[in-house]
Amino acid sequence: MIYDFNRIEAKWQKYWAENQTFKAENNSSKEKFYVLDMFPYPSGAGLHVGHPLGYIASDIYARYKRHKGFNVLHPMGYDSFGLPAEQYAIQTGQHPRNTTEINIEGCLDDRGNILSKYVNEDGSIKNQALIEKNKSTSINDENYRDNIIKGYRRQLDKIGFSFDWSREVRTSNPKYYKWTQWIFIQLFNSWYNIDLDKAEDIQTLITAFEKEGNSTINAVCDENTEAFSSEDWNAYSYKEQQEILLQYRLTYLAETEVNWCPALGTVLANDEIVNGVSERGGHPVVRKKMTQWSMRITAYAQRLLDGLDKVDWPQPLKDSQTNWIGRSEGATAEFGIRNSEFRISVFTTRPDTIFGVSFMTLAPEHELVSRITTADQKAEVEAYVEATAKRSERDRMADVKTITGVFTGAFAEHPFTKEPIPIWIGDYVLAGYGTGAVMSVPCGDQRDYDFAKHFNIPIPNIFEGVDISEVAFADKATTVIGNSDFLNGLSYKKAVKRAIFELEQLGRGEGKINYRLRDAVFSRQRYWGEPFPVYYVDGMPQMIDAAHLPIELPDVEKYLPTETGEPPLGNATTWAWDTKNNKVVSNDLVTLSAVEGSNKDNGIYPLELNTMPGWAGSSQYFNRYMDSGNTDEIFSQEAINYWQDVDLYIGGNEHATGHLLYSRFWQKFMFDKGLVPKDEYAKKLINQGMITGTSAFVYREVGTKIFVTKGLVDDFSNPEKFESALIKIVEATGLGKQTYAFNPIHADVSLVNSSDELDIEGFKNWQTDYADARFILEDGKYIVKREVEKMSKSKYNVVSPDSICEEYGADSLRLYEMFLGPLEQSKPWNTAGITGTHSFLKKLWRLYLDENGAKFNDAEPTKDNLKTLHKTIKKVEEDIEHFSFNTSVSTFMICVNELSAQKCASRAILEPLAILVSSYAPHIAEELWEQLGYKESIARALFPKFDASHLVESSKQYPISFNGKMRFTLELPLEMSKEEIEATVMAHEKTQKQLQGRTPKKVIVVPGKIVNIVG
RNA sequence: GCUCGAGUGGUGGAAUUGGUAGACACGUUGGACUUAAAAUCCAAUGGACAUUAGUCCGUACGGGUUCAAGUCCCGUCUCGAGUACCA
Repeated sequence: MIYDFNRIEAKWQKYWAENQTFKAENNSSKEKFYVLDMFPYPSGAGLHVGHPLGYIASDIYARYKRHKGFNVLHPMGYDSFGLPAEQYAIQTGQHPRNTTEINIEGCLDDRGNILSKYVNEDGSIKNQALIEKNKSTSINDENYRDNIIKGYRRQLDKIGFSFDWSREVRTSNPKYYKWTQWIFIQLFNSWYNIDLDKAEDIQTLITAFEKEGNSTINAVCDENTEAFSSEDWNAYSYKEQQEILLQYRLTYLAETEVNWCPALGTVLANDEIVNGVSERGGHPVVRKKMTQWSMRITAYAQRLLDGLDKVDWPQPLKDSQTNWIGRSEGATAEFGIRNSEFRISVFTTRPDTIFGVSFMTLAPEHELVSRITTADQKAEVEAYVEATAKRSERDRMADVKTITGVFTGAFAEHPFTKEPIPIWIGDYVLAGYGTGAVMSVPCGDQRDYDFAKHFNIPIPNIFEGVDISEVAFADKATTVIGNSDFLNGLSYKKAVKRAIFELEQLGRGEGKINYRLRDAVFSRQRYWGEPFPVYYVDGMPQMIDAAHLPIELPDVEKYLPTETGEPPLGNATTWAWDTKNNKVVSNDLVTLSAVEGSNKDNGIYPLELNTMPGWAGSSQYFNRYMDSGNTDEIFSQEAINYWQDVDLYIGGNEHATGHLLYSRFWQKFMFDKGLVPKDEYAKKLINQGMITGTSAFVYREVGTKIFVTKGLVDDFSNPEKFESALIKIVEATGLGKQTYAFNPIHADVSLVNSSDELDIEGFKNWQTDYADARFILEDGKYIVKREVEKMSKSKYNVVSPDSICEEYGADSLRLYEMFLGPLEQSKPWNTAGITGTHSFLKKLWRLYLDENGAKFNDAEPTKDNLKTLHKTIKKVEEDIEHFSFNTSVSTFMICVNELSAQKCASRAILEPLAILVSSYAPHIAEELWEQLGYKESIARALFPKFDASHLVESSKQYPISFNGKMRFTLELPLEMSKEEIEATVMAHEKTQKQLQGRTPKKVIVVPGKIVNIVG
């Protein structure tokens, strides 16, 4: 029997699907283990070999845990809302629902033939089925399958993952987003109680307001919330009460400064902006005030920080979350303004330097700017504010060195000295951080120092024995305060304490912890996202009762904003909520009477036009998997209490401050609500590294179609070899030039073999432009230049897992992806190396079977057989536990090499070996298992037990080194004592030869390890 | 600028608490089989000199600790990732 991997893999993939081999049970006496992958966004381009890396690792781990007797939950789904499907919809009018479905399910049937619904009558393939939409292909074309969307599911299935597909979720499926909407409602109906440090039902807040107003309530709320008494509260209208409650709810509607991306027509969260432009598309972003839904994630800032200590996540990831949350300790201080009742509140981490203040700076957007500016400064200030508002985020970031600012004409008053302090505005002060205002202490802060120098503002020195004539002094450790009244002579720490104490005495400030983290904007002006379960009565948002969820995304004519600038849902004609019949009805039924208290009120109100952001659906999917079919609850308490949390989460590090922060926030909220038993949902997280491509370049002589092999180009640029290279080139081209210029051009990597040799005929056929190309060779070959780059279509270095599975099999692919290197590390893909793991599998196969069938027998295993097996068991087990998958693959190779050399055919060895291999190469393992006579899948066979007794050695090859350099080895019995070893080694002729008559100063003997002779 | 991470053969990478550097694989070279190719198998493969056993140099660079350093300590360089006026 030969190793027919295509047949074997198809057979077992079918078997697993039909037998639901990997279905996890929610009721089990076994111990649970939850292995989770970050679910993919299904794009039409499909998978390249870099994508499944993490999935293969997690799959190996999941399979291993099954062998170890665990009940393993290993689900998969799709993060299927998102921009690309919507952009495609805008261009073509295709409903994103349809394109998303195609991207997941593909356009091929089980036999690999295109489904008839995607073929036109003339045999041409419908555009929506094609990967490249501008291409046209017909089913008569030989390679038409290469151009059509295969579908994520089909591609994943080919790799042989042990997912429990019965639990699949798609974030764009109403049955799923019902629960996203449901959580949104729970957040809306909650507030954050600081005293209890947890979220509570909004009703408890209302009760408190009714009894005592808000002055005794310690809650997280908007900055500008005003105090009121119980009498005030009870006298407020319903609408006024609702407006106040919005200032406390964990998700709330408020006018906020947002990042507006005109090109995408939507707002973006901070983590969706990279280097001042949108993460998707790279479009400019500007600041703009808009009424938006926000999530009060800031309430959880401290707990999000503290929680990081409890989880086993990579340090760089924890660091970036810590930086993103940006905790800093300091104080607020209030400065009065002369001739005005206004006060400016500032946040500072250096209250000890308060006597060094020589000016104040407000952000240009600060609300007091327009109120305090004097008449003669008005024009200048307004011009500056306007100019800053126009600058995009990117421009502002681009020149941080230019110092700009304007004097407002107003003066503040120092809380202690009562001295006047000029108030400036400057764009180095950010509106969004702290209070948007700073007390500028030029002697202690470099930015304030630079600003003061630039505008000739005095720089008083409040540090003892420090020269500030050139730069500000910011070293806290050596700070001694001077010229500062009651702070004189104090160190940084003591001065901070004292300054805060004095501020509190004056009622002008207090100690404060500030976070960089902002509340998260939760509205997007897009179509392809979760609709909000919200309608508006008299402009106030109302939640739809959870019983009527999901509120399904309405169909629209076009996916662009409306003419009046409303989000795409503004195009929907059936998008109003009938509160009497609890259903979505035509917009026409919304009457002007839809105002509270009107007797013409028909109970039909407009629905929210924004949709939720991309991270909404991914913030709770890991819990939903536990009970994804549940239609009554987000998950049953039985399910969540059994599965608890994720034991291993594998995914890319690009989600560090997005998904991984938001999902922790929702988890903590659900924990507060008693819905989940753990306030951190993933115990261990691993970021898999990126797989890069190995691009191939050909050198084209500029302006010609002559391609010169790498060696000759290298010689040409080498002064020593230049002459001979030039002669060769002149001869070959017949051009007779003195100077040649070569342009490296990407060639498709599939045209290059393992020795970097170009398939010239293939290259000519690849693009019509090259059909008449000429090649100048070395040793009869055209050698390409190789370079590691990111995998991308435009670089022609993309390798798809399908073609690898086709040619070498999924098991070879799985092994090779692991063999490339450590999981967390980024590494280049080079298809050439896959022959290594592929021939390993063939060798493994030949250990069990040959052309006559079974080779295995019931012979007693030899000592060597057992030793090989057990050292493999030990190493593989340790490697998997440490996520060191690359070294296990080597271990398997060594094992098979040894057993082949030992001509081992013993069942007692080959059976456990099949189980060891099965997590990595499940298809071949299943087939061998069946050949061995088993009727059940190998998936739940118990992992072989390691027996150390087989590894006990009686002797050791001791390395004998002289002054630390190993010179020879000597086999000695392990029971030999230190003294005996020393005596034997010293007596050895090779030792004497090394010493050449010298007497060693010292002989180090570490029994079982090494002998080192010094001197 | 700041914060992390990483530098080992031609290539991907091994090296468990400091103890035989380069496992395993790719590639390369030579050989067997074949009309030939593929596949398979065997041998060599860090560098230099000697080529028969031998010697020296080698884990980015410069120091240090130690009987012994890829591994620990100090300094320098290079590359990668994240972040960026955060008061």
